[in-house]
Amino acid sequence: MNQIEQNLKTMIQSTVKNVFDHELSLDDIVIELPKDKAHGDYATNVAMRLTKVLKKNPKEVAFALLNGFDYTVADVEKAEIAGPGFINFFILKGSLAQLIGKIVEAGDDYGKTNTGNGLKVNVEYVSANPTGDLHPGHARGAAIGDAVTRIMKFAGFDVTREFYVNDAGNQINNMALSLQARYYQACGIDLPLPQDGYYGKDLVEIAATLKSEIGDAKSKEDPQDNIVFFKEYGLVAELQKLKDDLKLFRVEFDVYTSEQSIYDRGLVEKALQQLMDNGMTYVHEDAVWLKTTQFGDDKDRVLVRGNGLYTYLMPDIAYHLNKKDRGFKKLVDFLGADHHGYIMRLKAAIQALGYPAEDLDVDIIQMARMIKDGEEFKMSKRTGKAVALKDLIETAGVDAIRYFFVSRAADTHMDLDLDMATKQSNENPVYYAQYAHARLCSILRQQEKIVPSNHFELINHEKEVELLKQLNEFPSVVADSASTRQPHKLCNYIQRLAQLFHSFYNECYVLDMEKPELSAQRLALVKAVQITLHNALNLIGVEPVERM
RNA sequence: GCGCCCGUGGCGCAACGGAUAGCGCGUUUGAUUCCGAUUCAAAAGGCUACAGGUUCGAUUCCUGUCGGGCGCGCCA
Repeated sequence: MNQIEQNLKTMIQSTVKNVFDHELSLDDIVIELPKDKAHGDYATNVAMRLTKVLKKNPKEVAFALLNGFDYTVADVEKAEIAGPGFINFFILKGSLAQLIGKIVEAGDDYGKTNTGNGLKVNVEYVSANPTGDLHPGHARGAAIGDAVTRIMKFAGFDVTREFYVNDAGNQINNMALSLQARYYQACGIDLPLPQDGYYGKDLVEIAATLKSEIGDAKSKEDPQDNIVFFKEYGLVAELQKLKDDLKLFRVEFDVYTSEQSIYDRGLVEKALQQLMDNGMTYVHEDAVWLKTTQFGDDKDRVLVRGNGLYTYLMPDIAYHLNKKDRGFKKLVDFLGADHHGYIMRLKAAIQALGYPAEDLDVDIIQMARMIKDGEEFKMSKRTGKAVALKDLIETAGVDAIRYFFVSRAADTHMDLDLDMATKQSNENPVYYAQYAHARLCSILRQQEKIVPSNHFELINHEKEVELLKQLNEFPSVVADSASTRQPHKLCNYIQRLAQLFHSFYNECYVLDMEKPELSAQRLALVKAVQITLHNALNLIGVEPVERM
């Protein structure tokens, strides 16, 4: 919420009180930006929304309000009634331009808000199994998770970025057996991979590295005797590879939590005990069940199997309890769409532990369908038929891939044409935005003879006003993007801002030596645009390049 | 069979319940003696899958139908 909108709301609120003796909270007053310039700079639908309570028709309400407005509390030049009962506001020329000075002064901080109010939030994303390379689905999750956490921090949330390492369970044993087989194979011994093994090239490479480190001594041992070694070596290698790939993608985490450590620290028993104390469990056919149906699940879930082993759910519950115990008020999980069936039981578990359902939000990241040679490219990490994140980065570059994923809503199903990946880099909108930034920087580099102005009364060209309005929206876009966890909204903003700038650039000459005063003021505007675009690109993890 | 997600120009995607549904790519036509043409200006292209409902007003909310994706283990 910026100052202009704030003032408008306050003015409307007091007018409604004076004219109709009706109390409205500021949140009930909606200020929107009309698409059509003829509809003014700002508009409100408050008159239409009041028809119900006041039992008057919208135009009548709007007319009464219009006569009651006190423009001294807002920067309004005039207001009009239009359409079915909208009130359109035209802002005083010049009041908007004051923004330039504020942005230049704020610099890297422009756009920061306190929307989050310091709320301690834990955001978990990616959390890929350490059994193979990251695929495009993980890349989408990584790009979105990373952008969301950056934006939330900027909007005043106290964010911790977390990665859950699934280093316990069957899939790790399969990885170990697969690595072992690859190692023996590298040493010339034909040890087959297990049925459910991992056939990806990553394990072939890790095996080769291992052989170069220790030679072929291990291959002379009975495979049954050294499987633990391969498990431990494989885990370290796979996890390091995940971290390296993610770092290459500019994605880093504050905390990596190991599933095995949840067991080792006794947190599983602690969580199970808490569930039992809350009366949320029962024993049936030798297994321990959690009453998830009490919270809307379609059937209860097993926590401890008949054979005494825990299901995957149990340590995950313990993990979530541990996050709460670490003081996080809000937990957010970004999950791949193939795990959506898991949401209900996780939310049930949180409640069974004694926390309100709202303490855990699970956001779904839809799968990205790969298209190759005009057909869907089915991928499987197990068979090794997959496109690795690293390959994607090599063909298209980090900025293009990140922007591609972040610019679309997480819940939309989308296609990524692998054949177009390179070509896509030319067409990718990220270059449009980066070019705008490079252009801005280029102008600023040539400024030596002109000092940017600190007053802006000459900034009133149509293109300039449009730019100013867009700049003015930045903090609320950040805030909205943060609280809804939808970074694509910021991409839309970036695209629009770049577009307005390019348009302005073509129509308004900035460095005009014959008009030094105008140039100085426009230069300040350019600086403000550059700052805003720079901050926005940083928030989605795309590099604001200065030259290209 | 049940559950979750999606259905918007040729393609990929936007749109706090708001005014004439936008943007990119592609297609067509223009623009550069000047700050970076990876740019700008303009045109063509739509029954927002379909049918009802809610209301001042629906792409958005509710119900149903059709189509697509995914999930329905004492696997993880």
